[in-house]
Amino acid sequence: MLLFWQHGYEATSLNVLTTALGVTPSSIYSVFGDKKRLFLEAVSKYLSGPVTSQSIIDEAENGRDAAMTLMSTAAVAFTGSNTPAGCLLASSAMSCSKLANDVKDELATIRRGIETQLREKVISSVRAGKLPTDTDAEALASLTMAVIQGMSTLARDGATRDKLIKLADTAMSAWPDAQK
Amino acid sequence: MLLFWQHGYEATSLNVLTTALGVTPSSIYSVFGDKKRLFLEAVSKYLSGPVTSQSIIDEAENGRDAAMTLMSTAAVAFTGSNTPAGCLLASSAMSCSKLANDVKDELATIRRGIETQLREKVISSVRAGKLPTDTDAEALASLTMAVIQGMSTLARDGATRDKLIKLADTAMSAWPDAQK
DNA sequence: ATAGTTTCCTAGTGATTGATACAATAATGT
DNA sequence: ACATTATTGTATCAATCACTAGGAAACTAT
Repeated sequence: MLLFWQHGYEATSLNVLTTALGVTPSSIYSVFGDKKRLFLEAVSKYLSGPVTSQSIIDEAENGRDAAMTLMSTAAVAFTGSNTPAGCLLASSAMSCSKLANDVKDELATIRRGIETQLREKVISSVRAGKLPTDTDAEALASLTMAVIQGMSTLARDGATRDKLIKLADTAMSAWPDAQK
Repeated sequence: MLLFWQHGYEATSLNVLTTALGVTPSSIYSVFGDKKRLFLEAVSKYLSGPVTSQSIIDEAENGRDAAMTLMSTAAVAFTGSNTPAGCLLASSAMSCSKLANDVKDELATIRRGIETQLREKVISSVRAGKLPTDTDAEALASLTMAVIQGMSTLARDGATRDKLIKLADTAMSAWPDAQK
């Protein structure tokens, strides 16, 4: 997972993987079938921590808080000292050859799914009177996703955790105040 | 340039390039030396349009307007019907093997340079009294860059031009009003 | 027109890619 | 203890990678 995180899906060769894992190709292929499924397993591992975007959105008081927690969590996760900079989802298959197009699409689906969850959270918050009725759920959800994806690039370019946190705070000023 | 834009630096093989250009490898190597310099030439081409981030920032009335024009220009450029979705700078070398690390770093330097230009523009606007004195130039410049980079990902994931424009408009509400 | 230079294609370089066949080894069930 | 299953290592596959040597062709200069 760390190797894919750092170098991306296609640029992480089986030679690198086998030497890092201390196993031979046959072991990998007997267990995972092919490189593609190994990568998708790594993505699952990446997404299955104790705190997921799903859990953040579900447990947030409203859509605004969800966006805030998503961004500040990302700021920390993208600048960990024991992990590569940035986001695996955002960096490991941004561009690829035709052979890996389905892998790229799979990650895109995951990203769109998170955005949809956040947008729905905002919409339900508006319905519940926790956010103003003129709140643009679509625009705010996509802005939040764009900021998070962009934070990954900035982290890869060397941005510090503090810088990303301030960035996230500033992005929050695009949101209306929560009510109730 | 279009091939690198779509598939990225490493995933665009010489075979693809030669077929598309209708030339043989020797022609490319006699003119450009190696694949790396061909790519960097494509990046130069990409950055050398009539409208550049540099010109946008220079000609803007203040840092706020610069950010607004940068984002709306990006929204249009990332969703062109005759070009791949997203941004070449943001997608062509996000992750790569060790062999291409210098190429990745070169793009990172370009990105950081744009952010620096915008930040300096904001600072000078504050000094000139065109923006409030408590304007956080660093945070707003990095937010703008993050939004633009994120817009590239969203565009690659299928976001429409209209969606990106609304996203950019929403991001602008993080800025203070311009003065004078 | 002819010599000289540049440009380009043909053909192929060694290295590396993801993936496998086969046999040896380890784990498991009875 | 023994038979079966699962896992792994050795060695290698064809395909593709970026790249290049050498000659043919085209252009230029005198």
